[in-house]
Amino acid sequence: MSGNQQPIIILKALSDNTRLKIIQFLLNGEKCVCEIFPNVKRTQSTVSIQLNVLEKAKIIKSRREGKWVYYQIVDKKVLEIFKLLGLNKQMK
Amino acid sequence: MSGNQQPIIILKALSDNTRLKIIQFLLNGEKCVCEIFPNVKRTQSTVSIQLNVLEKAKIIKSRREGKWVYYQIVDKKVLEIFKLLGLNKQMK
DNA sequence: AGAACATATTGATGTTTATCAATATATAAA
DNA sequence: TTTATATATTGATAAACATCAATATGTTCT
Repeated sequence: MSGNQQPIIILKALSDNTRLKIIQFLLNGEKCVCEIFPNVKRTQSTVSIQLNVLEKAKIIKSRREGKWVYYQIVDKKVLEIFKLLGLNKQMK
Repeated sequence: MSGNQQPIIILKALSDNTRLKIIQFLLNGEKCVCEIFPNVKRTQSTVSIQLNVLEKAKIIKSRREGKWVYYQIVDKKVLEIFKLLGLNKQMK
């Protein structure tokens, strides 16, 4: 039938500043939502939604640990894209 | 002041199917608008607008020759991104 | 069970965007 | 100069999207 739709899903996921900031923060390693949303300066609900967009694109994955949910980058290709575009400067 | 805005402009330009198809067609080399718009199955005005988006992102550049305007890819990083995502299969 | 905290979901809102038809501009040919 | 062709721009429209506040769900601790 139709071709592979994953590339466009990944590229759409990378086309928003909030999501790029989330990924940049996750370059430091696994983080929970409560660490991410103050860092990217958005509300908790907004960040939760955008984390879901990134997860659907299989760029990140989540892991629950007690009350917390930790997210980490799993797509190596996205790391390469970040290097290519000079987005791989880690943000505290 | 603010950081480099070029990466997000490039990524936004890559987040639309019509523009991806245009780039894929341009993998074959320089093409004029009259060749591009039937290939991507959009109206001439739509393609003209999306070519402008790609040009503003400095992914492609244009060259007029008589009645025709030819576009070609100039951003090597975008070619790398296409390879990474498996989008570099050329479309006739 | 109830309180406290972390995360997800819902509903509303304003903005951006992709598209087309119609029109304008530009170039070349007759 | 008129006609034909190629491309760009404009105006309208519908759909997608980012955001927030409020609420729901899930987990831990007492």
